[in-house]
Amino acid sequence: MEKKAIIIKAIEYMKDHLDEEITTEELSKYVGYSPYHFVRIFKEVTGVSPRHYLSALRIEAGKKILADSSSSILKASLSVGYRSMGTFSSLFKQYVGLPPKQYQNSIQDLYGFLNAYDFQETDRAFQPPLPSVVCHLEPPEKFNGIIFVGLFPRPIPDERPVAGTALKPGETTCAFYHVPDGTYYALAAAIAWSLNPKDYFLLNRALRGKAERPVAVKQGSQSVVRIKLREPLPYDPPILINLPRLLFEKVKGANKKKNDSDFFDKVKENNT
DNA sequence: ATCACCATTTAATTCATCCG
DNA sequence: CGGATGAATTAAATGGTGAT
Repeated sequence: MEKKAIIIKAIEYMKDHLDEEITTEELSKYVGYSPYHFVRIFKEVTGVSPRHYLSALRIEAGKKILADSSSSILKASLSVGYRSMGTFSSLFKQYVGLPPKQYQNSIQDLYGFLNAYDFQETDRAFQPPLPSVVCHLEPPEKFNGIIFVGLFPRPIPDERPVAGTALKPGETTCAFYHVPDGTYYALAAAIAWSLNPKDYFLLNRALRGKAERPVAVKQGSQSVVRIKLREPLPYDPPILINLPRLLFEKVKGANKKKNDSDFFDKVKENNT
């Protein structure tokens, strides 16, 4: 428990000095350990390295700026602590799933899509062929909202999942069918039903869920995982992935016969 | 068990460059 | 011009090892 307090202290420092240059050596000195040991216990508690966590915080801050202002990418990059736009841009793409400008441009459209999304039709209709992974969600008693679930390569959702979906309020089970071989972490984020568009993109208040153990997928294997949702903890890394977009892409895939037109091409046209 | 140090591997950062 | 990417530098994570 003491260990966690140390890490939280370091994370607080990061948050307070986001726009400055922060080295991990500096951080380790701040909490009184050697860099070597500091990095170890940091990863033990948060699941990622300090640098990775710091980048996540910066990208999160950048997302916020881009979501509620029409700031240029350069200005956003500088104000979250990077000295060049390139770093921000490439990390943003890696973490969120699309480059910063595209993200900024697509927020309104994705929000519209999400509101129009018909949960009834999409997931329930067909009989499943050989499921690869089945997830049982356990939200808190009186939770009412939308739950995103995905299979991620890392223990935190900082890059695109190999599979993902969303559950309408009330549903607690989902399945993924064509999952490529590999070992994944089943992670979930739950957002209380809201009318504010930004709540779907800035997820610092979202409930979190993680399956106890990673799930190994091999040819034709079947697994069942249980994910319990809980309030965010102070050392939880931020959730950066663009969840509504993943849902959109899933739907696009399901309707590929008729709807060939690409959503993001439309977005592009609307903004040029 | 907890921590520090070294050598090596791996990831982040910059700057230059390309694209639209 | 603003924004996105790639190659070369530089910082940091990791595994092994040994001290307290």
